[in-house]
Amino acid sequence: MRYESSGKDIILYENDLNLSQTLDCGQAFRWEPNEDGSGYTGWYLDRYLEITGENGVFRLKNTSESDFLGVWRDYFDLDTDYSELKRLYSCDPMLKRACEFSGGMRLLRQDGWEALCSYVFSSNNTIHNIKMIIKRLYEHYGHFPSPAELAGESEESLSYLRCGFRAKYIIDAAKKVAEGEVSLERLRELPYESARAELMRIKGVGPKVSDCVLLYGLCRREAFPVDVWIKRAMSRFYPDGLPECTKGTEGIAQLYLFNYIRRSGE
DNA sequence: TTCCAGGCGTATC
DNA sequence: GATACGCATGGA
Repeated sequence: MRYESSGKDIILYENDLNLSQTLDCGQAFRWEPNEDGSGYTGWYLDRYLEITGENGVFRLKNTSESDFLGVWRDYFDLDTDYSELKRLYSCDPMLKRACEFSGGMRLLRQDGWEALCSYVFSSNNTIHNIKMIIKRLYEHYGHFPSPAELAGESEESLSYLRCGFRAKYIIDAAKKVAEGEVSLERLRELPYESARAELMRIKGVGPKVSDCVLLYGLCRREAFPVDVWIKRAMSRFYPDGLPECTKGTEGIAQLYLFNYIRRSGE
């Protein structure tokens, strides 16, 4: 990882990063493209960021070195060598094509609670609508609400979210996390199957949502969310399962595959 | 108007 | 354990 300070900004040099591929691929829901197309603005927890750039050079505006090293370095997973991962994946022809198609994707290290909320809202929903619900949620509070704040809500008091049948699910999630019945931090350490079972005790959290929370919110790269797109791709390209070169990072392979089959038209 | 969206809970077999 | 169906809301 190479960077330098430039006035109030941080300049980041990173060849394996494309902003739209990473921030606008359906793994995060709080980023919007700038009007001039130069980059994105968005939030991680209570941190606001404007980031611009392309072709290996990026500018994080109004960012101190300590925020960069303490927050964004981790969020953008800058200590992982994606070139090495893509080299590994290139042993498989389909994955090789997917990596060449969107080689600037990275797995964001998001917050567990925010990921849980986001993916509870994702069930039978569109990415656009998920973003609108999340936006109404944090604008209502002025920040992203904690589990305790949401645990005090009712289906009626959440009607402004217009999230439909998912309101009762989000309240159940908030209660179980706030009361410690589900400890998100503990899920980072538990065996994968146990962590998954723990999450599925929450109403509205099934196999797909729990895998998304584990992967996008809790850095469990072995989690492999299977949605309708991935299901089609698996039966078509991998009837006998994923190739050996993805072992331990199945979730990152899923990012490349998901984007490729959605966007490439293959 | 009708159909579907990064699923899940429930009923039924 | 498999399969069918309903579900709130918004956009195409």
